[in-house]
Formats: sequence, C-alpha cells, structure tokens
Amino acid sequence: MSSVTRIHDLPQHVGESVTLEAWLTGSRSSGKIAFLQLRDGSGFVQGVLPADAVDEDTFQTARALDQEAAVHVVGTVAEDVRAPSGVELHVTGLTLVAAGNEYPITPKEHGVDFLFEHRHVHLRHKRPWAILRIRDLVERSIHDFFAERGFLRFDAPFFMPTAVEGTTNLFEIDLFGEDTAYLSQSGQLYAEAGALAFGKVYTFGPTFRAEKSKTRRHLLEFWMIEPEVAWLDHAGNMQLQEDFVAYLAGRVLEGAKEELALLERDTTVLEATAQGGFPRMTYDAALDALKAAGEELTWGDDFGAPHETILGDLHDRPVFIEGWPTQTKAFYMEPYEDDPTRVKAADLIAPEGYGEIIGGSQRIHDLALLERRIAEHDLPSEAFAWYVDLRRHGSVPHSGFGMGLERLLAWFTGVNHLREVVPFPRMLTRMYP
RNA sequence: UCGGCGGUAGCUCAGUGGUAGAGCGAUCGGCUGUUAACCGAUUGGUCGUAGGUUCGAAUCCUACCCGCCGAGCCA
Repeated sequence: MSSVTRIHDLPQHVGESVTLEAWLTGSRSSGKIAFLQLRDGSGFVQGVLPADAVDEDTFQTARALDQEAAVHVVGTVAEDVRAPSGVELHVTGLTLVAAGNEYPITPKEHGVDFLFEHRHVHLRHKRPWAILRIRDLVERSIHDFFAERGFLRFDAPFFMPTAVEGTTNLFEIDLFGEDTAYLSQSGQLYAEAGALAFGKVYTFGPTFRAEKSKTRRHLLEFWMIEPEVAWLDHAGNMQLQEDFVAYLAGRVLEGAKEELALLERDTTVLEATAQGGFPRMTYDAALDALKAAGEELTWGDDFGAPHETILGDLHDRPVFIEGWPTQTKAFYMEPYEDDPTRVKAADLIAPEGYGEIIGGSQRIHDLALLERRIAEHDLPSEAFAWYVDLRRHGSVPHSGFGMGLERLLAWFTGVNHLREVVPFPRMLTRMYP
C-alpha cells in the first residue's frame, strides 16, 4: 500500500494518485455521480466519483457512507476552480473502515448547549478545527518568543498553601483529612523566585478560579502565561508585553490565514496590533474618558467590564492603562517613589470588547515595605515567609505580568465566548464531557 | 448571589384555554458538478418537574430544577 498523504498537502500532489485516511463530513449522490466531503484533521477536500469512472462496488460503497464514516480513499489529485482549496480528489478506490452510526451533530444549526454536550465529537467540525489550530500556533509562538529572548520556562506548582492575592476564591483540596491545599490561581510568586535564580523566566500552566462567574469572559480553569524578569522596571515591563502581543498577532496572521478566513475574522485590528506602538493611558486619563462617556466613577474606583470595553474601543490596538491607585491593586506592587498612592502597574486592554488580557506590575523589592503591605492586607505571614525572604538576599527591582491565554485567543479568533477556545472548557455549568 | 430571557420531536423552533405542528435530520425512492443541493414518501412527542385552577392546560397560577445572557469578581 502506498504511503498516506494528508489533505493539507494535496496541492503539492496535483496529477498524482494518493491515499487518504479520512472521515466523511457529508455527501451528495445520484445514480450518476457522488460527492464526498472529506476531512483528516489537516484540512478538508471533496472527493468526486462519476459513476462511469469507478467500478460498481466502489460507487455503491460511496453512496452508502454515513456522516463521520472512517474511510481509506485512493484518488487522483486534480485542480478545480470550484473547490475552496483549489483541488479535489477524483476517487478511484474506497474502503469503509468504520461506520458513522447515527452521528449526532447534523449539518444544520445547533444550540451552544447541545454542541458542548457533544464536545468530544464537536471537535471534529470546521469551527473548532480552526480555533484550536490557532490555539496550538499561539502556544508554540509563546514558547518561541521567550526562547528567542533567553527566558527559562519555569513550572510553578498547582497545589498551593495559600492564596497569592487573598481576595479571589480558591478551590480547596482536602489532603487526606490532615491538611488543606488550594489549586493555583497564579504562579507569580514562584516565578519571582525563578527570576532571581535564572534572570528571566516564564510559567505556562493552568489556573483555577473558584468564582461563580457566568459570563463569556470567565472559565473555572484557564491557562496563564506569567513572565517574570529580574532588573526589569515598569517601563521595560510594558515594552516586553507590547513586543510579546505584537509578535503573537504577527505569527497568527502569517501562519493561520486559512483558519482566520474560515472564522471570517476581520484582521484589521490584528494587523495594527502586529505593528506594536500600543497607546498608553494613565488611570486618570482613562477615568476622564469614562466620565466623558457618561460613566459615574470617582477616583480610586476599579474599572468593570463595560468600562474596559469603552476604553478598548478608543483605539485600534491594545491600550495600556497605567498608574493605578494603590488601593485597587495587589499587595506586592511597587509604589511610585514620588506618589505612594499609585503603583507601577498596567493593565493591557484589548479592543473589540475583549477586555483585559494582561495585568502586570513592578514588584516590591524592599523588605520592610513588603512586610508592611502583607500586614496591612491581613495576609498570613508564615505562608509568605519564603516570598519575603527573597527580599533579604540580593533583592533587586523586578517586574512581570500575567496573560490569560483564552482571553487573548478569543480576541484573536473573534469568538464570542472563551469556552470556544478550549478543547474541553470547565465552567460552573459545564463539567461534561 | 442578583437581574433579564428561556426549557415543546434526534436538532432548530412555531403554537399563549378547545384533536401536538413546521423545517432540518434519519429511512426509502427520484434527480443533480453538488457545496446548508433539490423533489416526493415514511418516521418521529412523559410539551423541564411537582402540585393547583378549569368541563378541558404546552398555554393560566404556585413552588422547584436546569440552561442562556449580563452584573459583581477577575485573566
């Protein structure tokens, strides 16, 4: 038997006879001709079987195939302007490997709940195919970006002794009735230890938030990338974020043209993003812009989702909001020397209503100040002893940020809900499959 | 937790007090270089659950369950 060709590579084999290992996504047939819609994971192609060009058994096999039937297909690759990919397959041989057996997801419209109840097979369809291939490309690009810049990938633990920020709810894990652990809501504190050991590190792992959020922007379990860099200040931190997001946008525009087209994604904003040059707004300027838009806010308020949408829509690429009131941010953030009511932190807000995709800051490196902040926030000093200890031995300014992978992907792909960018999303109302 | 909307055939929905419907899917047949094909036939139901009002309830009332969207929280 000849070697197997993947559908993605068919344009390089025009005129040749190839073998595919594929599944049937749909078909049409008559007494004279049959059309088979085929997929193999790498792409999609149509198989054509004129009745007078194949033997009777092959033709009848083709007509009897049901949706999601697994098949071996032999055929000749032919250019055809009517085909979306430019090529189709003139089938000469066909073997049924396994029938589709009343496949549940029919070619007509379905509701969200039905599709995610059948997510284990929904993954076979074009929309998840395009989205999850972009997810894969972005994940690889993240590793490439940091590898090219000399970062060490540094894995933080998932079981934690306590909360990093003390405010959000954590999932509790019972340790055999003898102790309690919590699922990680951030690897940042550990990444700080890594930065002081290796200079430049990043974590890439799952994050768990026990919040009863039921919106398109929230999952119980999502993936976060948290770089942490020693000797890096607030301004350098924002530049790193800008370079990072611009790089990722560029990689997707270059490497996922077919997927973006399938998703009908307008790439105007992504093209602007890939150029960098992200605008920066101070918190005060953002506050003024929101007031001008009719929002009732006073200095010191944090911004909600509708506010982020307004701010994001002011620009054609992501915007930094910096200079936040100290009271709105986490205990470990470095205050400005000349104004301790503000911290050296920035949020990066995506345009098009996708909200905050990155939160970052310069971290406190002064021992006494950090100890004071931990006390002010009523945090358990024993649990943070090792974190404080980092400030005792060669402490230097350092900065980092956390990027929500799914938030970025939802924005890149233009999907409405985070659940679409994860193979098996975990939400309050979705634990199956 | 709060607010809005919803739950009727495998799927998407119509039906708002008087015999439970359509399209799609599936099955069978016809037809076609088709692209969500098309034409005909067949198939298809604890109307979310429990109780109540009524001669009669998918429809009105009460409680509960589940889902969707949003808020808060955040990435």
